[in-house]
Amino acid sequence: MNYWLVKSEPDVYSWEDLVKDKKTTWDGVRNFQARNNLKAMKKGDLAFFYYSNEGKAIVAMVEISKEAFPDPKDANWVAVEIKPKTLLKNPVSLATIKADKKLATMALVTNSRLSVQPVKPEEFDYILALSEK
DNA sequence: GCCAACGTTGGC
DNA sequence: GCCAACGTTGGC
Repeated sequence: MNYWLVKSEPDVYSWEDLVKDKKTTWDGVRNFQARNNLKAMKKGDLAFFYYSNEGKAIVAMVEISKEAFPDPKDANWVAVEIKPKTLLKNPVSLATIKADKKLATMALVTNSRLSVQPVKPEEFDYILALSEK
């Protein structure tokens, strides 16, 4: 089981949209590092759903429901399918993550532009605990 | 193969 | 809305 983090701008595609759609194709990733991460995803893996620009916080958890397949819009790239898992009790903001020494090594902090990134199991658990507060 | 120019992302 | 950081492209 691996853990991930995917970014979305809430005006473009929000958690509410995902809940409404039941599942969605996570495509449009045009970055090699992010593509490699998509390819490494396994069915059943969990990922945080992060709002960039507006919100700047981890708001929910999603599940990978289909492993990497060619991006329907461009076969040189790949997409996965995700479905909603749970909405966090409280969002965990970027400011909180940056301020926490345990999370300072997350790609979200060190490589803020990467749109699909791995999360360590201990980071995943720790953030979940933070969201319960 | 280097690097300048350009485009895009995302925090502020 | 601005701009810094990063990734990609293309000329040499």
